[in-house]
Amino acid sequence: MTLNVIDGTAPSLKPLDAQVQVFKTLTHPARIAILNLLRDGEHCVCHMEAFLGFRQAYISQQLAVLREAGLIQDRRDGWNIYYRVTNPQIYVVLDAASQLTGQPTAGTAKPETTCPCPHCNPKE
Amino acid sequence: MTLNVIDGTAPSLKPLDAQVQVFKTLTHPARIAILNLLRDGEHCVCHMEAFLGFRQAYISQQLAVLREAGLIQDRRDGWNIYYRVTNPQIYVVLDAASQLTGQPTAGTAKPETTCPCPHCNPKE
DNA sequence: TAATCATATTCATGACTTTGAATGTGATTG
DNA sequence: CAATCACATTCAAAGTCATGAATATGATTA
Repeated sequence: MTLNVIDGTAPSLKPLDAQVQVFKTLTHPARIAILNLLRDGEHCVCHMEAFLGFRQAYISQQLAVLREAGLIQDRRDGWNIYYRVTNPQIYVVLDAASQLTGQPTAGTAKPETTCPCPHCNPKE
Repeated sequence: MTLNVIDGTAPSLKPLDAQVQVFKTLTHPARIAILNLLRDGEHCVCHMEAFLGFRQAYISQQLAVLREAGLIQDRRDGWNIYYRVTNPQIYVVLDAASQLTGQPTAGTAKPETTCPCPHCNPKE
């Protein structure tokens, strides 16, 4: 990759990379939907599977991206792994963008599907 | 592209595409730097060339991306074309992201380079 | 320890993005 | 209209991302 700057006078753009990293992670509807789902607290993967309608492996892949970006954290509880956002400030970013686009903050139109995890079905 | 959804119960992720579009546009340090440069009002392309240190064609390409995304608008005045942000709400998005990453809002470390445009050098 | 459950990782392919180089265009001046 | 200035567009090679399919892992139970 050759350089695209004229000379050494260009300001370093490196400080912007952290922001870029965040935006890159948000560049995907499924990942935004996952974050929206986590607005009301932690959820297990099976939850997201049920509510978002994606296959397990797919959800897991997107969760990995969010996790590696540091936006979410996981906690294992027996068979299930629960995810939560690391810093709610991420919602300020998301909400600012929906404002900008004039779109509703939605995106989490939950279907009636139910999650089979024991957390949702305590001792039936 | 094959489908990644299990069935028809998945919520439509289409409403999120507008947000995704914004984030995609911000997924680039040069474009963020340009937007930061426009915080204090409109600037011509030669300005950005001088202050950011990129070649004209490169700046122009990034401006095209920002323009097509609707984030900036242009105005021609004789030889020069001046750009300005369409909606200052974009800075809420940017600032929220810098907050999240703990980075300073900076990125616009202006060098002493000067812009040759008549706007900056009125009748010398 | 074997089976099972919930979730993660790897891999390969196709789609999209980036960016330098070359070239095109519209406004202005002579 | 020819030259020039400021800027835009096109193109192609290289890189990055998306995603289905297959497989692996770690916890739990029998």
